Amino acid sequence: MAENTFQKLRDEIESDIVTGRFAPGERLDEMQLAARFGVSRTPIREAILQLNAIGLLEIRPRRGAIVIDPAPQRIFEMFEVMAELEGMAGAKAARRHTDKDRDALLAAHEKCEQAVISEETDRYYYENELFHRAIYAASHSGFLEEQCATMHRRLRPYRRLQLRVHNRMKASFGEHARIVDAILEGNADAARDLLREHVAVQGDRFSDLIANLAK
Amino acid sequence: MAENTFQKLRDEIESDIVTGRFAPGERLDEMQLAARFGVSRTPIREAILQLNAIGLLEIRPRRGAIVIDPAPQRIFEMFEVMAELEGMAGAKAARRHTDKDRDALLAAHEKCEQAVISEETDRYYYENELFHRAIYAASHSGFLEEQCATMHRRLRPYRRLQLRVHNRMKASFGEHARIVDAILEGNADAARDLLREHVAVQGDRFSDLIANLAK
DNA sequence: AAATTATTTCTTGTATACAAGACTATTGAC
DNA sequence: GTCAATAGTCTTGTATACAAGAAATAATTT
Repeated sequence: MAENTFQKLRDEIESDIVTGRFAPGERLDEMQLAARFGVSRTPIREAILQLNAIGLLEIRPRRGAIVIDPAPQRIFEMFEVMAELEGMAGAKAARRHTDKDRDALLAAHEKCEQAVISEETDRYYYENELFHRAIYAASHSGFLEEQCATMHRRLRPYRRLQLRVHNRMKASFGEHARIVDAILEGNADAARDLLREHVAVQGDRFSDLIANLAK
Repeated sequence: MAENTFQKLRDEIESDIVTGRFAPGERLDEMQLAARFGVSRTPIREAILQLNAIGLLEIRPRRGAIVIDPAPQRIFEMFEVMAELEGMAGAKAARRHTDKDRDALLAAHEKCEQAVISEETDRYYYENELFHRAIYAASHSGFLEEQCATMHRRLRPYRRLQLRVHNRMKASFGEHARIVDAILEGNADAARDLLREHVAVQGDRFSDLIANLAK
């Protein structure tokens, strides 16, 4: 792939942030990171700068980079936008999906089911991500697909919190089933609405999220 | 504001790209830029890396950064997503706008009108941007506002192309008027639909855009 | 003893130096 | 004359060095 050092570092550090290894509000020490990865500060800085541009880090001049710690209000807003984009992807997928897309979607759906049956939350969390990706791909809009994937990554830590809630995994899977039906039937409006509801964090789900954030 | 060099450079280079001073496909020479701004290559690189993360530049390892040159298909997709986000902002603005928001929106609308009357396309182009920003602000969703502003910036060069089309300025202003009405009436659905249509590049407008791209 | 100021230390931000891959031009072979 | 291979140059990618601002600590004053 002929990747550069700073690109690898960027992905590495990003996943550390997104999986919570770097806590929100934590400061990233350039020298420490340089030592950890066995490189100089230069590529570390370049990686940090990129993550800043994406909105994962905040750079305070002369005071280092800290992991963004969004207020609950803002997390809610992010889910709102995500819901709209996912709805859009679902509607397009309903209209445009090919046979290949259908097979991929069904396969991803089935893997989610296995995780539900064996009650493996972590595995569901992972397969769920692939399920959503299958929808983005089926939308056949490269830009929309990218936007959705980026948002999905950024919201990953909070999505994980949601699955902690009792029975959320089963409820989520039930919603998936209806979404799959709508898409494969070619019912764009239904697919949009179902996905929007599936993703949005409203009512109880919002307070559940807030409660889990506190921990 | 105690800004850093690389932040100023980032904004400077970004505006050079967005206004077309750097053509799509053009390679950015680090040493040349360093000489132009009177700094070393380091902050230039850092600015370039950030613009890469935003999606304005593509970095080909060991071969430099080039200005992204999206295919018409992709530009279309970007407008589609933008239309959806703007519609969302409009719907929220209809529900949530304060008196202050109303005043700002009306003021921005009036400035657009003056540009139309005096037939100053460039000025309309500028005032139009402020008009849309007023809507984003009235949505009272900080994240949505940012997303919309970012997309707006990225699509700036193509928006400019559209205004070249005969009478587009007048048509655009007419649409603005109806959008303002819908928002101030609190009619969220109408605001969403009108804004979506206003932004989307469909039918003739798409072929007009393609035609102008060729030049 | 508390607070404020000065000094020291540590980290970031920028410049420069060096290494390595990509492009170019020249030379040689067919 | 054209194509290929090799040498040379140029540009990027990484490391190191240096400068400057912020945080921490020590010292002095009230």
